[in-house]
Amino acid sequence: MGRQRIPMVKIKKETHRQVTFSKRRAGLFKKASELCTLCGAEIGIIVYSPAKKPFSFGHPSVESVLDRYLSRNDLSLAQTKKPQGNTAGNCELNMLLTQTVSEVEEEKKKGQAMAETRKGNAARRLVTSWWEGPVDEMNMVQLQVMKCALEELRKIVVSETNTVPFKEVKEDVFGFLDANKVTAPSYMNTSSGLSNAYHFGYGNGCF
Amino acid sequence: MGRQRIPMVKIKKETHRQVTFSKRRAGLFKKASELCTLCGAEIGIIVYSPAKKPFSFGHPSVESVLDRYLSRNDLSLAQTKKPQGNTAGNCELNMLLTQTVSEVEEEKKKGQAMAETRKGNAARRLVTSWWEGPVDEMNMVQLQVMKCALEELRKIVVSETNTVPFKEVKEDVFGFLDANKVTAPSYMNTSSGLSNAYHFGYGNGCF
DNA sequence: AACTATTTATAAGA
DNA sequence: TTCTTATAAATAGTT
Repeated sequence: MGRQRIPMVKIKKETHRQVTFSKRRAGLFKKASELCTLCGAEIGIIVYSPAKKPFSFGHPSVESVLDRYLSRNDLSLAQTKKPQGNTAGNCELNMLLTQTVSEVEEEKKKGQAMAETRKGNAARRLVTSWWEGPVDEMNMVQLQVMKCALEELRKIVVSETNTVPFKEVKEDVFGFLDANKVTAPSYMNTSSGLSNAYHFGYGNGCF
Repeated sequence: MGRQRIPMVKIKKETHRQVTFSKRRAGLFKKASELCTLCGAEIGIIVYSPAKKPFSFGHPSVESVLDRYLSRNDLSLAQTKKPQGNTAGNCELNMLLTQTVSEVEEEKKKGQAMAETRKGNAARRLVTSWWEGPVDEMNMVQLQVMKCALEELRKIVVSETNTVPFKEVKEDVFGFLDANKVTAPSYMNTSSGLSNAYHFGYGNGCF
């Protein structure tokens, strides 16, 4: 947004990327603070810059939000497993996949046409009846399979809709090695510090 | 922003506040995803609505970001909390879904570009390689799961290409996970659910 | 949920 | 880096 629209792909120029990161991080935190104020929401945000430097925003505090979140997710899940040998479903899956791809393709050609409603209904009906079925029996392995399916389909979609494949995510293995404290106040702080997390508190005496 | 400027104080009208929360939460997550894409940043966001309903956004995943953050700031806490079971898979699925939807959306904006032929080939190639792969190892249940995934995604695609919005898609996709897990549907989901965290992932290191 | 009038956020440039 | 400015986005108020 600004003088010109920029494509939503990773900015290649290092300096440019850094500038954009700073600006947008500030904007993100500002948006978060407004959401807190206007709606009384509680928000925790953790951001790692492309240079692996940590920044955080929290209201009432990062810790409080994280604690609540973690205590909720720490609950273990149901784990069932029912392996069954069978390869007969291939045909069906293949058809489904083909249909999906075809629909995407077709939709693209058609652009936005009428009969939208009817198609939507059809799709919904199909999924619904199916969905209310064996979902409860899924286990971890099955979910992985689902994940694979989604990924594959996504690839297809991506291939279909993008000339540019994907930018991958860099993994930071050493980023957390030294620092050990959350620090930093001021809402719009934007610089300094090397091994500390830049924290942007909002409300609740965080300032 | 909009028809009129609003004072930065908590919105009193309950309904109005809820609407604003939904809109701005969506905007916040979008901003976050753009920051991830443009700058290769890693972001984790947790939001509790005024009604105490949890929503989250993560890239590559909320867990990875939180882990890194916690390991730096609170070793004891980090060691204590470790989501297990299919939580991870679920998260990834959400991200996958989110990204896919986002890309479809983006593509719609971009209109119909050239390189159709090349894209078509790419898609075919992917499908083939995938199909000839691990299918033999899949069992009945897994195939069903995959089918589910494909159908869901298809539904999403249909919804995207139709005037019919996302609403219909949301709940079902990950509804199979029980209440004590992080779940979450479509990128712009805005409602329902009581004890689940609505997760809005963006990308992941899977591609 | 969809639609505009405006307010904001920001990409470039200084 | 900070400030300025032309534009692209977000979104408040409506329907």
